[in-house]
Amino acid sequence: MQEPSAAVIKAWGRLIRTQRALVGRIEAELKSAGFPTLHWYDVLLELKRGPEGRLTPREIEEAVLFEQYNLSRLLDRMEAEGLVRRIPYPGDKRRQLVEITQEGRALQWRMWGVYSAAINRFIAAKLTEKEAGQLATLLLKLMQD
Amino acid sequence: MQEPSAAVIKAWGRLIRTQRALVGRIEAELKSAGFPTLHWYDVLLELKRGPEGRLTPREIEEAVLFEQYNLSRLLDRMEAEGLVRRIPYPGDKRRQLVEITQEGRALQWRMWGVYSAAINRFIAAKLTEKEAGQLATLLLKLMQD
DNA sequence: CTGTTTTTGATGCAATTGCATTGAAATTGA
DNA sequence: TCAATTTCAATGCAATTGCATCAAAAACAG
Repeated sequence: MQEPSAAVIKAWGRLIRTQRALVGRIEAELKSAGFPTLHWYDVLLELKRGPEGRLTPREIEEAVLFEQYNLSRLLDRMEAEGLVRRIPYPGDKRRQLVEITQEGRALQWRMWGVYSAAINRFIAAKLTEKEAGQLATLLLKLMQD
Repeated sequence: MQEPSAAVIKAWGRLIRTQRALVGRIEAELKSAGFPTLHWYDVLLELKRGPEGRLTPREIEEAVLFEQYNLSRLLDRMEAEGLVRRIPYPGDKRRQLVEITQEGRALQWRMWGVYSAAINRFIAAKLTEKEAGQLATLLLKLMQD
C-alpha cells in the first residue's frame, strides 16, 4: 500500500485545521452576539430553502450531514424554542415534516447579519473571487461519490 | 455592510460539508478497525514530532486547535491508556510536558496504516498532485492572521 | 396475503464537550 | 519589592454527542 503524497497530506491537514480555525472564529462571533451555533443556523437555512419551509428529517440530515440521532435531538431543542414545528407527513406515518416557523425565519435572518459579516472578515478578505471559485471547485472534487 | 459574494459563500459551504463528509468517512474506517478518533491521532502525531516526543499542553493546543479544557481531559484519557505521560516542566511549575510513550508511538503507527489508506481512498484518489498543492495553498491563505 | 426486511425517527445511557471558574505559579509594573 | 495582572492547567456541572437499540410503519418477497 502506497503512502499518500506529501502534497495530499498537507492539503488534508490544512483542510482540518482551517475548518477548525474558521468555525471557531465564526462561532465566537455568533456566541458573543447571543446566538446559537452554526448547527442551528444550518438547519434553519435548509428549512427556509425547502418547499414551503418544510423538509423531512432525512432531507435535513443529508443536506447538513448530521447524525440521525443528533438531528433528532437538535430538532427537539429547536422545537422547544419555537423555531421549528413537527407536522405529520401525509401518507407515511413513519415520516414527519419539519417546518420552520416565523420565529425561525426571523432568527435565521438576524444570525445572517452576524454570520455574513464574519464570512466577509474571515474568508472573503483572504481570497479573490477567482480563488474562491477555485477552492469551491477543488472541494467539490473531494466530495464526489 | 456588503454581503459576501456567491463564490465565497459557496466555497465556505463546501469547506464545511467536505470536511464533515471526509472526517465522517475516515473516522468510520478508524472505528471499524478498533481505533480511537482522529483527535487522539492528532495529539499522538504532534507529540511524536516534538523534541524527544514532548510538548507542553499549550503547544499541542496551538497545533491541533483544541480547547484548553478539552485537551486537558483528552490527555487524562490518553494517560489512563498509557499513551502519554505528564512530566514536570523544568523551571516552571505551572507548566508540564506531555511525553508520548512507546505504546503511544505504536498506536500512532498502527493507526497510520488505516488512516493513510483512507486518505488515499478518499482524498488522493480525487485530486491530482497539482490540485492537492493548489488546495493547500488556498487553505493556507484562509488561515492567515 | 403474510412473514421478513428495510426505513424512519426516538431514546436510555455513557462519553465527550462547553462554560465558568478555580488555584497555583510566573510576570509585570509602580 | 510586592501587589496586581497574566499564564497555565484542572474541574464541577450542564449541554451535547455517540452508541446501541427500539418501536412503528412501509416495502418487499415468496
